[in-house]
Amino acid sequence: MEFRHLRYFVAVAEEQHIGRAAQRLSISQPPLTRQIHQLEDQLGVQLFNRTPRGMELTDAGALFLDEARNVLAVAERATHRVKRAGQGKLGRLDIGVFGSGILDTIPKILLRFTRAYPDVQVSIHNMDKAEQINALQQRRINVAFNRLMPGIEGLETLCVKREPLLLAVNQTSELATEESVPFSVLADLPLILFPAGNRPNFVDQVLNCCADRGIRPELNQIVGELVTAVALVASGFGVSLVPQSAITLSLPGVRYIPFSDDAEDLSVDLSCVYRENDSSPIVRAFLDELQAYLKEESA
Amino acid sequence: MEFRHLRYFVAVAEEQHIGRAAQRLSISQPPLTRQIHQLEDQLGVQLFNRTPRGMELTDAGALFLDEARNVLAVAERATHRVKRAGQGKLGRLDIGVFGSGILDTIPKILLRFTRAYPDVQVSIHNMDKAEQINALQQRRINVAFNRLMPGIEGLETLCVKREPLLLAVNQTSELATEESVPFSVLADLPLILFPAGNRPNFVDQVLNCCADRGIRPELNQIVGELVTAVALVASGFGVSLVPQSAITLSLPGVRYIPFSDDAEDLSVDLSCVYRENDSSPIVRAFLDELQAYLKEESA
DNA sequence: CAGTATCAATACCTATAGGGTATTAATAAT
DNA sequence: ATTATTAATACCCTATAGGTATTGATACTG
Repeated sequence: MEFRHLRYFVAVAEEQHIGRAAQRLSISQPPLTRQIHQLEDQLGVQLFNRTPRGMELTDAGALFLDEARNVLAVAERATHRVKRAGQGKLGRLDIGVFGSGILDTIPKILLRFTRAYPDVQVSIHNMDKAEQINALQQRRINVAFNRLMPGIEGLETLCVKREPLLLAVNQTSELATEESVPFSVLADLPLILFPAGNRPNFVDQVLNCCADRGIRPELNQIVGELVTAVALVASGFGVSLVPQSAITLSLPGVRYIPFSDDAEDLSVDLSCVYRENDSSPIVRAFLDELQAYLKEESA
Repeated sequence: MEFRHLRYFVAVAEEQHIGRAAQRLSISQPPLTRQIHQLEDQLGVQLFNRTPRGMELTDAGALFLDEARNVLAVAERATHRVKRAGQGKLGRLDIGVFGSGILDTIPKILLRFTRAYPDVQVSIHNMDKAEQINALQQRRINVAFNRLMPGIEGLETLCVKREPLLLAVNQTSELATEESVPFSVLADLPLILFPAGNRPNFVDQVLNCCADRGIRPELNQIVGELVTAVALVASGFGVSLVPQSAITLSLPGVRYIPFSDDAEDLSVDLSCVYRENDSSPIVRAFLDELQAYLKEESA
């Protein structure tokens, strides 16, 4: 049995007339007669009573009409869904994120994507950089966002944002009223950095910036992530360096001060990482939306 | 798209290998390759990633695998159900009944049928003889049971039972202790008959029996149906004539006495009526069961 | 690194069967 | 009795599913 038989059967059942059904199906009457007979033979069931005025469903035929319509509807649904899936409009997208990226840029991108592709189920997974790379390679996630992504074989990296570093100080600090400060102030301040875990990371970037300028900062402690560092600043344990987007994180007693230095290395990137040659329509759609977002941002 | 494409797709998806899938489908590899391409082209979606080790489902393909399996299962169900319907094993049977027939024989027949065909939904409709005939002709019911069915064009009648008439008397009657009585006793007794409604019916049969024997009974009243008549007998209003199967209706104070006459006309039939040339598998199955029941009964 | 094995894809052929035209058989309406 | 209308049949043609042989591409192997 093929779909053809079902389509033909439904047409004949609805028209109660082979000639009209054939017309509707844009074929001639004899082959339709033959196909209906074929269907009846294959099922071993008489679906129609032939009357001199046309075709009349038997009880079994009436039951099969329901079933046939159902099969066709289910098939229709299947093709519709797979087509949408092929356009990236249906399915799921697993995204690995970590730390401060989620403060500003990622929500904007995700909002844009979920609006454009409402039927794609987006799942956010918190994991550190090493886990992200692993999960990407093992295909557990489709894309990841992180800072300072190294170039990795098989993975593509797209810089999503580059933002200046700010100095986070307690409002009781004598620096708190400054509009901007030189980077060199770090020489005299207890410094709180992040994240903990695999090096090199943001900690090393900051230390390199210091070393490049001949500054030996007083590294007070390294904490798990940005939020913890800012919380410690709020508690008066020292100062920290944070990406600009951290200003959305307004803890009481914390002020964010830009550096007066105009140096490229006093900034940090946020990158989107994905498998190169990933042909998944959803990933492609996501990257397209991402590009469009970047274009709008830069405008 | 045809079922073939779905079957082939599922095979390839499961084997992840066109060669093996082709083997499983008992066709050769090239046509299978072509059919899969055809499917992808028609859907406009890439279902597989071709690797040098075989075929690997894309995300859209994985979604379509679920859908395709579903379509095939629904189709399977459809063919299974229509086959069973064609054997009379699935569907519904509407039966018109009236009055005393339901007391004994009909329940036995129905019990037998519903056991043999558990998935046929049997629906009992209470209606009088005229309605039964109408409903049969209009195909609202498939079969009907009634007594004294006239021969009607387009309807077939099968006698299911022939049972003697009994005299129903109140236990206070002087006849109540008799083993049997002659029909002529009716001449001296107030008679309650049934049913009301279209004549001729059972009332006329009884009156004819009387007339044939020169008896002029005292016709007390005609009530709607057998149960009412017996209830009036129980209440002392008179006697009634009932088919033997009425003895299952044991109202307090009522005794059923056979007639000593050995006359054919002192009995009443119960017939099953159905449309002649009704090719419905369910009706055929029902009539087959009915015949089998009659054979067993007569044995 | 060359050679081989293992895939899917391609080219080409064959045969099945779906679809077309013409006609027939059967039945109802006139 | 005649005509109209229906599904069924006979026969043909062609579109296409399926087969054989081969190629192209990629990973494994000595």
